[in-house]
Formats: sequence, structure tokens, C-alpha cells
Amino acid sequence: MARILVVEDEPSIQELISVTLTRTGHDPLRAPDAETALRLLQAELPDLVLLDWMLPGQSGIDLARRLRADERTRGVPIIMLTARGDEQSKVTGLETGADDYVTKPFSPRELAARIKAVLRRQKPQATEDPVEIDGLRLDPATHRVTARGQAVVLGPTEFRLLHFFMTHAERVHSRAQLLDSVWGDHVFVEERTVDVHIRRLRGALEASGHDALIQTVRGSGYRLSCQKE
Amino acid sequence: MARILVVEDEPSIQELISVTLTRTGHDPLRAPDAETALRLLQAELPDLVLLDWMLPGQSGIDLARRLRADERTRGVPIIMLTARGDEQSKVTGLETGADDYVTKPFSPRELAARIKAVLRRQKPQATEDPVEIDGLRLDPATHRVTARGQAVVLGPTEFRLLHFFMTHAERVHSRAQLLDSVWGDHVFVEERTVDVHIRRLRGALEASGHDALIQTVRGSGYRLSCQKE
DNA sequence: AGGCGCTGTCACTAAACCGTCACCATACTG
DNA sequence: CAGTATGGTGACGGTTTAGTGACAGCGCCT
Repeated sequence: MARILVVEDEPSIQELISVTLTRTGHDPLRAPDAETALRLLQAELPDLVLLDWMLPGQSGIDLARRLRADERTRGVPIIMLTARGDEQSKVTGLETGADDYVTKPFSPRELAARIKAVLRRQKPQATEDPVEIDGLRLDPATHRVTARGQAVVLGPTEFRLLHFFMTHAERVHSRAQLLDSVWGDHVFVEERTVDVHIRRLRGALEASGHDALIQTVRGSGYRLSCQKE
Repeated sequence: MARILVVEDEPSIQELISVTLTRTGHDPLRAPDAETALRLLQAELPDLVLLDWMLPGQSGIDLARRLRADERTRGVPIIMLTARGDEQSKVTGLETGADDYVTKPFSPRELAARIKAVLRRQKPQATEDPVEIDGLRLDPATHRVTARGQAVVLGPTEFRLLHFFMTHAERVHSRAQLLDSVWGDHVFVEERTVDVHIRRLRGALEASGHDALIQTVRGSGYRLSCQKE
């Protein structure tokens, strides 16, 4: 039983999908456009998003991009569902971060099978819970970071970067991995950009009394560790 | 860079797929039938399996079933690749445990994008295990070396060198072999350079109380051994 | 429109690291 | 035991890699 957000403007198709989902033991959440979808996502994360490419207002592919860019929604699988069956569209859709791409007209049973396949793969994903290491506390819900009670001010990217480090502490991450996990694998930015953000993050942490939390591993990348070396 | 097992009996398609994979930075492993595939899987698990439905002998769908039944191979993603485009086949394929289902004729670019999408889901895996010998501990994940709890500081090359020695302990390695395995077979450096790095590595280890761990075998090379001679 | 915060990139600096050499020590050879 | 081959060692210059400050572009808010 999974909650599935269905973003689809055509009522008849919306209905068809919802019925299919219900019949296969899922729980459909309907949204006729990207804005509604975003609002629903604000409240609660679904287990999967079924996304129409063509939508009134913001397009489905744009929505997909936004979902992939946001740390919070990054882990949610997306299945693109659209009339655009050409190769370029498929590649674009998948490159953007969709987990599967189904063309209309589609068979409800195939869709159900694909949903099942994607959900089966779904990993136990990153927690929404606050993380705390060495007196440093990060709360994804409130989007706040505190060092022994005192607030630490971070930009969005620094926040995501720190969140990633804290949920994957002690391990070394290459710049490529960080770009992949924090920026998203579809964007293209210089690897050195990571260095700069590391520096900004370090600056903010040091201002709060946390020295050497983020360490450089020459030739490999960076690591967050509470044990100083 | 992922190892991908391609199970496909038609040579021209096999070739097409392999070329596509190589071009997209993957490493194709070819198998013309299920039996060969099983043999290859015995030796080493690939990161993904591309599976043709119709094969001489045991069919692809049977192979998929076997892979899903075996604990060892259960986690490996499968993409079905076949001419059977009917709904029933798709559903069966996906129900069996395939992660995606692509019908022939397929576009190489779409295939590449789908492979990427499946691998993306799979990512956090295959972490290298720590090695420990005689109180000396090397962990590739954290990129740390400790001697009975105390940190050992090493440069990148020394780290790789020690890692190689620890994973190939008790065996003598010539300078040429070391250059090959630690430096990479394409670079050209003097053999004597190895000596210098051995010295640096020895220095770092001795500072942590590990004497004579790396032994010289005159005329042949070096060896890491916990039993002093 | 203007200000502001955030971001990605660049150029420059600082530091770590690497490969090589020259010279010394040691082991083997006859 | 002298001679030679092989490995050990300290130092050095060049190269690679990371740190840093500055800056222009962008979106957003007022």
C-alpha cells in the first residue's frame, strides 16, 4: 500500500489511473497541475510520483527537475507518463531523473507492473529526522542548524551539503559524488565549485566553534568526522 | 563505470549494445546464452544485467527468475530487452523481477538513459571493505589507516601502496608489478621510485610502532608480512 | 528599478606531494 | 677480501591539488 501522487490534467486519464492504482492496492493522490502537486508535496511526501509531461502552467518535466533539485524530494521515484514517444523526449525525461518513462496510450496493467518494479527497487530513503553530531544539530523539518544551541546560518546549498555529510559521516566523498548527491546528477557544474562551498560551510561552522569538522582528503575528496586527526 | 552483463544471442544486436555501453562509459560482459551467463555470474556479480527474452536453451525469463530466487544475485538490477511488445509479456517480465522492460527495436540512446536511471537508483553500494592485518587497519571508505587505534598519516600514493600490500599480503611483488597495480599500467616512472615510496611508507608505519612489516626481498621486490623473519 | 543574498567560476596563492638524483650502506660474487 | 650489484636515504625542484578572495549573473523581494 503506497501513496502515489498523480499529476495529470486530463480528468478521464486521471480517473483511469486512480482506479488502476486503487485496484492494485495503492492510494492515489490527485493533482491537476504542478502547483497543486507542489502544495501537496509540501504537506507530505508520497512514495511515488506519476507525472504527465504536458500540464497547464509549469510543465511536468520542469516539476521533475524541481523535485530532483530539492534534497527533501530527491528520493521520491518518478514515473513519466506522456504522449511524447520520441527518442529525444524519452532521453530527456530519464536524464532529468525519472525512474521510468511510459508513453500514452498505456496499458493499465503494464503501468501497474512498472510501478511495482520501481517501488520494489526503492531504497529505505534518507530520514526526515534531525541529525546530531558533536553538538551540531541539523533539522530537515525546520531547516535549521544549531551548534550547542546557537544558530548557524547557511545558504540552501550549504545546508544540503552539510545534511549529506551528516547523514554520511566519517566516509570520504569525492567531488563527483558530492555533485551527484547534493547538486543532482543532471546539473553540470565544475568540480572545483565544491571546494568553494566547502570553504563557505567551513567558515559558517568555525564561526560557531566547530573547527576541522570537515576534513580534506587529498586526492580523494572530503569527509565529515568528529575525530580530529 | 559499471560492469554490465549482456545476455543476447544475436551477434549483431550484441555488438550494437556493447558499443553503446562502451560509449557511455560502461564495461560490457558478453554472454550468448543463459548457461554462459550463469557461469560468468558465478565468478563475479555485474552491476546490471541486460537480458534478452528469447535465448537458445534456457529462456531469458527463466534466467531472470533464477537470479531473483538466488540470494546472491537478488540485488542485481535486470533490464529485459526483447521483441515481445505485448502487454502480457511486459507484465510478466516486470512481475518476474525486471527493473525495466525495453522492446526491440530500441533506440541506443534510450537504452543508455534507462540504464542510467536504473543504476542511479541502485547507487549506494559496493563499498570496499576495510582490511586489517596485525593491528593495522586500513579503511577505503573513510580513507583512514590506524595502528592499534592511533592514526597513521599517509599520502595518496602511500595509501594505495599499503592497500595493495594488505590485500596481497605475504606475497612478493616486483617493482614492475607494483608500478602496474598501484601507479597504473600506463604511466612511466622509474622503478627506483618504488623504493622511495616504500621508504616513506615504512617511515610512517614505524612512527606508529610497526617495524619490519614491509620486507625487502633482494633481487625480487617487496613483501608485506606479519611474521618477522 | 534597485538592493540583496546566493551561486558558479576564475585567478592567484599556498601547500602537499611526487619523481628523480646523488651518495651511502649493505649484500652477494668469485 | 676487493669488486660489484642492489637497496636505503636525504634533499630538491617541479607539478599537482586545495584554499582563498573577488566578481558577475541570477532570482527574489520590496
